[in-house]
Amino acid sequence: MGTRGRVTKVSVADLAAELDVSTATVSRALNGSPAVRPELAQRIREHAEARGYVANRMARALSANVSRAFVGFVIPYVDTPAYSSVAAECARLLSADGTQLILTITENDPERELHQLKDLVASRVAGLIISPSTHILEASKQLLSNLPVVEFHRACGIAAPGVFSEDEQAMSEAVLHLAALGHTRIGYLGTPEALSNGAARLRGLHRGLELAGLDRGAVAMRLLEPTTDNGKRGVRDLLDGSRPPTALIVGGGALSIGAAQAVHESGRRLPDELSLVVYGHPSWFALSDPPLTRITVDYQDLALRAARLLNTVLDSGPARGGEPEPQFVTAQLHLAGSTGPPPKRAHASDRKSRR
Amino acid sequence: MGTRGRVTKVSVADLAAELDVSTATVSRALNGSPAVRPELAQRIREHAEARGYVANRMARALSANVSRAFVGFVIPYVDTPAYSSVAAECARLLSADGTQLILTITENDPERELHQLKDLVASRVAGLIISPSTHILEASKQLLSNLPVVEFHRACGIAAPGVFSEDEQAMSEAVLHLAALGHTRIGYLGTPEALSNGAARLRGLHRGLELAGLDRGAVAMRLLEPTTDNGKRGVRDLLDGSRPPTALIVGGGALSIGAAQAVHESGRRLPDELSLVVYGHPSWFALSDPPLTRITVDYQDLALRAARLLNTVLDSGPARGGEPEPQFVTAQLHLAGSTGPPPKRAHASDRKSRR
DNA sequence: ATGAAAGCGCTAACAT
DNA sequence: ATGTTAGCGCTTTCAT
Repeated sequence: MGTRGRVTKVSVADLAAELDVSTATVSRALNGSPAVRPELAQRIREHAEARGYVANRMARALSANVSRAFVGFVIPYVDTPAYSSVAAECARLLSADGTQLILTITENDPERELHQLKDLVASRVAGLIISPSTHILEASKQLLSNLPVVEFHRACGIAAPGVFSEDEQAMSEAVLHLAALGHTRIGYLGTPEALSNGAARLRGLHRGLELAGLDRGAVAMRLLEPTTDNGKRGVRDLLDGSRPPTALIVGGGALSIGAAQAVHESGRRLPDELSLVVYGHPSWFALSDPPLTRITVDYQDLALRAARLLNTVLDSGPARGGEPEPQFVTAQLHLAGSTGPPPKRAHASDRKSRR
Repeated sequence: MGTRGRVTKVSVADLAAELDVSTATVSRALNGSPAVRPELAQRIREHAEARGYVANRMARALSANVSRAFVGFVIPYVDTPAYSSVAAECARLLSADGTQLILTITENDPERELHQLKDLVASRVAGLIISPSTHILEASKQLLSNLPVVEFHRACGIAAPGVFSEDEQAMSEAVLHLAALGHTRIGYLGTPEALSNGAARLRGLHRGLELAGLDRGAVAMRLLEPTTDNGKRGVRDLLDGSRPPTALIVGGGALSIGAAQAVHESGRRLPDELSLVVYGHPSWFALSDPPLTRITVDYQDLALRAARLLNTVLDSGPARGGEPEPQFVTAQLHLAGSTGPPPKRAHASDRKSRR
C-alpha cells in the first residue's frame, strides 16, 4: 500500500473528493491554517499521508507567484574547495527553509553564464547566489539587477550585497613576513585584476611592499586565470630568469596547487632554497612536506553569511535602497615550514659545490 | 529599454494582446510550431525578445505535466572530488539539454535523505541521479522505485541502472603488488560493507589475498565511514599493535587523505619503513612526497555515463523492463614511490640503533 | 493558419 | 469553519 505505481498523481482535488470536503479546506489543513477544525484537519492530513500525497511545488509557486522554492547557485567551478564547500554549506542552510538550490556552473564563460542566468530567471528562482565570471556580460548584469542577488568571492559591480574574503591584510602580512626574513626579490603569482579578488590580493601585495619599504618594481608578477596548469606555468616562468626571486607568493587556490607542484618538480628545497606562501583550503596542502605557509579562508563562515544575506535580500527585493553593505571574512596567514630566510648568495656557491 | 524594472512579468497573454493574436499562436510561435505563418512567427519572436519575455518553466512544466526542467542530484557530500567532479560534469551535460540540476546533500543522514527526496518529488523532478546514504530508509527506496533513477558510486538495491567504479580488480592488483614485493602483513582501511563500494573493494582485497596465497586472517582491517578523521584514526589504530603491518591499503578517498597524514605524522618513511597504497582523485595527492602509489577513477567518464544513462531512463520511465544493466568505470592502480619491499626485520634493529 | 477554451495543481479572495 | 471561484502562465485539444 501507500505510494504505489508510478509517480505521485494524487492531487488536492482527489483528496477533497475522497473526503467530501472542498479543495480549499484541504489546502488549508495541509498548510496548517488555524481556520480549519482541528479534528478535520487531522483527518485530512492523515488521509493525505496515507494516499502518499506530495504537494506540487511548481503549482504552489505558480499560484503564489512568489516563492522561495528555488534559489540559483551560480559558480565558475565546483571542483575546488573555494566553491564546493560554500555550495555544500549553502545547500544545507537553505534546505532547512525548504529552499532548493539549482546548481549552475559557468566554467567562467560569460556566454554560458548569461544563458544560465536566463534559465534561472525562467525557473523563477527567488534569488541568486553568484560568483560571477571574469568578464561578465552587460546583459547578465542587467538580469542580475532585477533579482535578489548575493555575490561571493568575486564582485562584478552590480548593486548587490556580497560576502568576500578579506585578503588584503593577510597578503600584506605575507609580504612583511618574507621581508622580515630578509627577502628582497619576491615573485607573485595571482589572478587577473579583472577578478575583484585578484585585484584585492594585489592591493594587499602592494601595501605590504610599501610597508616593507620595498620597490614595486622588485616584484616579478604573473597574473593568470586560476587553474592548476597556470599555477605550474607561472612558477616555471618566475623561476626561470637569471636572478629568480628568493620567495614566491601565490594568490589563488588552484594556482597554489600547480605552483606547489612546479616548485617541487624544480627540485628546490623549501625553505632553504626558496620560500613559498600558498593560498587556499588546508585540505589541499595537507600532504605537503614541509607544511606550507599559507593564507586560508573560513569558507564555511563565508557560506553562512552568504545564506543569511540571501535571506535578508529575499525579504527586501532586489537592490533596493542605497548601497548594500558587503561582508568580509578575513583570511588568515598561517606560518609553517615553507618560509625561511633567503639563501645567502656568498655561501650559496659553497653549498652548491658540496653536491 | 529591454528588461527594465523588477523581475520579468511579461506573459504570453501580454504578448498576445500587444500583437493582437491569440495566446495559442504566441505559444506556437515561441515553440517553433510549423503551424504558424513564418512571417507572423518571426514578428512574434522579435516582439517577445524586445519585451524581454522569458517563459516561466514552472507554468510550462505544470501544463505539460511531464518535463525535463529539473533533475535531482543527491549526494552525501560535495566537498570531495568523487562527488564534486561528477556534479560539475553532470551539470554541464544536462544544462546542454536545458535541464537544471537541483543539488541536494544528505550528509549521509538517512532522515535528511528521505526528506530531501520528498522535496524533490514535490518539485516534480524528471529524474534523479543519486549516491545513496549508507543506511537508506525503506521509505526512500519506495520513493526511488517510482522515479527514473540513476545511481552512482553506491548502489542501494533498487531496480535502477547505475555507474560504478570497478574497484575489485585494482584492489586485487594492489594486494598482489604488495605480496610480490614480499609483504605478508597487510593492513586494510576501508569503508563499511554496508556501502556497496566498500563491499566491492573488500571483495577485491580478498581475491587478491587468495591469488597471492595469503591468509585472510593475516590482514588487519578497519572499516569506517569515509571521513578524513576516520582515515587518521584508522591508520593510528592499525599501526599501533606490537606487530604492525608492513603495508597499508586504503580503500576510500577521504580516508586516504587522513591516512596519508597519519602515516606522515607517525614519522615512518615511505616506502622504506612502510608501504602505502591510497585511493582517490590525483589532485588530492599531488603534493605528497614521495608520490603515492594509488588507485584512481576517471570521474569525468563516470559522470558522462551517468548523464547518458539518465537520458535513457528518462525516455523509458522508472525501472521498467527487466534488470537494468549497471555500467562500470574501471579503477586503475598507479605505481609510485610509496610502495617497496618490506623492511627486513634482521636489519631493522640495526637501522633503529643508528638513530 | 489561427482562435477559444479547458486545464495542469495549487492558493487566496470572496462568499456563506 | 467551510465552500465557490478565480486565477498563476503555459500548452493543447477542438473548432473555425
